[in-house]
Amino acid sequence: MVSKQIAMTTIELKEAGLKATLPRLKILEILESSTDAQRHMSAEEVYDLLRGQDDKIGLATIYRVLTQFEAAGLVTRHNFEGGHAVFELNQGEHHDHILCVKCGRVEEFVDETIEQRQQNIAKEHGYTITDHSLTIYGICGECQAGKV
Amino acid sequence: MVSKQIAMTTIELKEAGLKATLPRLKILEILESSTDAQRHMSAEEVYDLLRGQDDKIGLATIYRVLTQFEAAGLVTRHNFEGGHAVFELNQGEHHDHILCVKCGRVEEFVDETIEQRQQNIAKEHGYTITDHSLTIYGICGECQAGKV
DNA sequence: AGGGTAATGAGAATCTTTTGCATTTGCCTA
DNA sequence: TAGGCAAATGCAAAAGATTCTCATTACCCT
Ligand SMILES: [Mn+2]
Ligand SMILES: [Mn+2]
Ligand SMILES: [Zn+2]
Ligand SMILES: [Zn+2]
Repeated sequence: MVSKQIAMTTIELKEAGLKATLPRLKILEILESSTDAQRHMSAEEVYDLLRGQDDKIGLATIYRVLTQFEAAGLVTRHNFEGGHAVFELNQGEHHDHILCVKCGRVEEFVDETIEQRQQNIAKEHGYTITDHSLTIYGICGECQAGKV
Repeated sequence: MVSKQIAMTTIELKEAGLKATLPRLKILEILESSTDAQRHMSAEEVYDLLRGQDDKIGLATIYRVLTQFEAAGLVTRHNFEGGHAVFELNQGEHHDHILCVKCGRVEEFVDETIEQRQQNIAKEHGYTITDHSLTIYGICGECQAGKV
């Protein structure tokens, strides 16, 4: 089933207009196999996950590929607080984030009311929206409980 | 009236629990005298504005002071796209931003509906909100007109 | 005015991301 | 299926933003 996985990702890359190279396939697999808890990964984290494998991929390539994936619409880049960007595979619908400033947990949500209001606000100001970013920072229930 | 200005900012600093040093006074003045078009400034921009004056202030100090101002609640730091943080003096109420990806223009808005929804979302997820950041990116009316 | 302490300046260091260039690889064609 | 070429990669150097170190200076209090 690994070969099938690779076959599938190969097709995804071709469809995105990208040559199906080994580094790109591996990075895409990492993103696709990530669990909910780590859907949002920095370039360095992707690099570390791939480092163990036989042929490791250079960090520069990780950055290059992730940027290409973003341009191709395969992934989204987020500039949360903390200096480094994080990436996530685009699957399902657009969503925004709420994250815990204590433990770093990231949760996703969709709110039609907010989406709608944003459209109105842009229109009121004469803007054509190209993108938007909404992140709520707070302390999650678990971190509130464990009073460390 | 310059002396009065300085006197006022001195009080502000004292109230914020910060020693009234010359660098801090000058940086605060820069922020207070900024026009709408440049309310949101990077550390480097503040540095450049102060560079001209007789006794210029080191960039490291600008960063230190802006961070202290942030901690004291005097300014807010924004991580818009583009690699570097921008700061703005806290005056009036909380607001969010809509900015033009072509010309860099930044406009502010307040939307009670969105603020309210954010509170609800945080509650639904069991979070205590500490902060939030909403930025709409788009193309302003002027940039849409001038088809460059 | 004098002294103790916190703040500053300058440059080095750090951290993240990008770039240059020689080498390798995927892909298309004969 | 082999050959060749443009695109992609790895590595190291560079760049850009921010922080840190440490010697020197400036506030503030008495
Ligand atoms: Mn997400
Ligand atoms: Mn603002
Ligand atoms: Zn938490
Ligand atoms: Zn514009």
